[in-house]
Amino acid sequence: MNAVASLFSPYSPLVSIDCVIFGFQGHSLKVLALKFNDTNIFALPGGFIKETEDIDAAAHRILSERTGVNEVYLEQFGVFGKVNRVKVETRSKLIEALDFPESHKDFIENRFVSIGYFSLVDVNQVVLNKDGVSESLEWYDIENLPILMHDHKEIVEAARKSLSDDLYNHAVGKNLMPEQFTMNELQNLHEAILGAKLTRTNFQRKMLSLGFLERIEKKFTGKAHKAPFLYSFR
Amino acid sequence: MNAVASLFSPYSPLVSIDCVIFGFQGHSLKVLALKFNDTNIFALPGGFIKETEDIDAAAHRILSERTGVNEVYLEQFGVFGKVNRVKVETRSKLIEALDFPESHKDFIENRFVSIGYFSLVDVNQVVLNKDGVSESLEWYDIENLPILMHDHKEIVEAARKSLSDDLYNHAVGKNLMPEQFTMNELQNLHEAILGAKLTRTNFQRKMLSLGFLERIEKKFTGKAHKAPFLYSFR
DNA sequence: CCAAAAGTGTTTTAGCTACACCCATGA
DNA sequence: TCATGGGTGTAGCTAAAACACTTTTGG
Repeated sequence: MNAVASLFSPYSPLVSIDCVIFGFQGHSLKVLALKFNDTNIFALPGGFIKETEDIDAAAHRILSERTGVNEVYLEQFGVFGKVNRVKVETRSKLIEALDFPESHKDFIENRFVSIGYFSLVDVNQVVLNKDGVSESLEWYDIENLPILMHDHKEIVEAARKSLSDDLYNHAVGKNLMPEQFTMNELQNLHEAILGAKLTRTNFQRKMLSLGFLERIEKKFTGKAHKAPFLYSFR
Repeated sequence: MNAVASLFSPYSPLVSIDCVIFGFQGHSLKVLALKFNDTNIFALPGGFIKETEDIDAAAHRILSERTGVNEVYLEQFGVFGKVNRVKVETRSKLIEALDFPESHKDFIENRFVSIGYFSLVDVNQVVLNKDGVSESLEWYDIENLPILMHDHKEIVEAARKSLSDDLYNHAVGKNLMPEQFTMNELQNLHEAILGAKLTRTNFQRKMLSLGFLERIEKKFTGKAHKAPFLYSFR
């Protein structure tokens, strides 16, 4: 065995991509999850990389196929590569339920390393589009997700940590809020991401001081209190 | 073509690992780079993942093989997966110069996605150990690296950004400094990482206020000035 | 007029910056 | 005693937190 051969045996795990797609509704941070046909198996939307595709492009494609949105915020936040991250029983069930063609079984039975991307989308802009293998694709409250296969729960947690670790660097609101919104709604979003309460008055000042909000007009809610301003991002 | 087959063609890039190994000497942040046998090609120490190895374990092994150190700080900071990140001419030169066995050519000619890890080591603890394919393995000043192959320069920059983005979260000093050191030396390290000057007096207060430094004794330098304290990490 | 939520002002605290000052050391 | 670098004190600024106060709205 020469010097090169001693360095490695020709082996490599294969690569997949999993997307944690964040949305926001009411008071809750939402995550998109799908359920595979004829199973009770829930998973993050994911996919594979094409031969002529950068990994970022692959993530954008996967996201776009599922949500119809393009040009959204997408960030790679980690790689998940434990040997046993894929539960073989789950994989077997899937292969059976989804009627995998023989030609693809070899592929899917490999060890996979998965690249995690998270994305921020406006739920109102999204047209959910489940593919042929999933019987549902839905928004779930991040505090109340179904049991996800493999290490997908861990992937969601890592995505959330990455997002909240620098909330103010990501243009979180710009990507998750509708065109116009009240300060209260924006605060609800931040609280949902952080999983903690913020003080109203200081939050307001903080946001305004950052200078990327524009005050639009008053929003009369029909409620017995002062009408809040509507804001949009500059 | 059934629903499954329409989702993907059985293709995946392969996976490699590249390590940005940081050290510190004098006033400079150092990075380990190797030069391949009979070439002028410089690269980051890297390697591949074994079948029964978690990716973190693979990174630890690669690091340990090159530096002899175990149990060091190691952090995954990103994945590099552009289609054209590997320069084919460079790869051809390497295959030729290193006398690749036929059996391994197929493997190495694949597209690779590389997982970036950075590591912080005490240069005094390191015993450099070049492998059979590299004729040198040396510390280089990060401001004065040789030209690195492929996208390795970009990988180094990403590692440095990741490190400096939260300097205070990583126990940077603990991993890069020797057992005992002066405040001035610690400041030099921080300045080298940030690439910027810090004010002496405020740096001192900041470090002491963090509470993880312990004052050991005076260090008499033989110079015509007050002897500085020696510190160590608790 | 009242309750509820929105918006603003004020006080205090903490951390950082800048800079003055003193101290220890060897030549 | 001087130059040099080390160590500490302090005033000023800014950002954040806590909380009081005013405003607007519909009932």
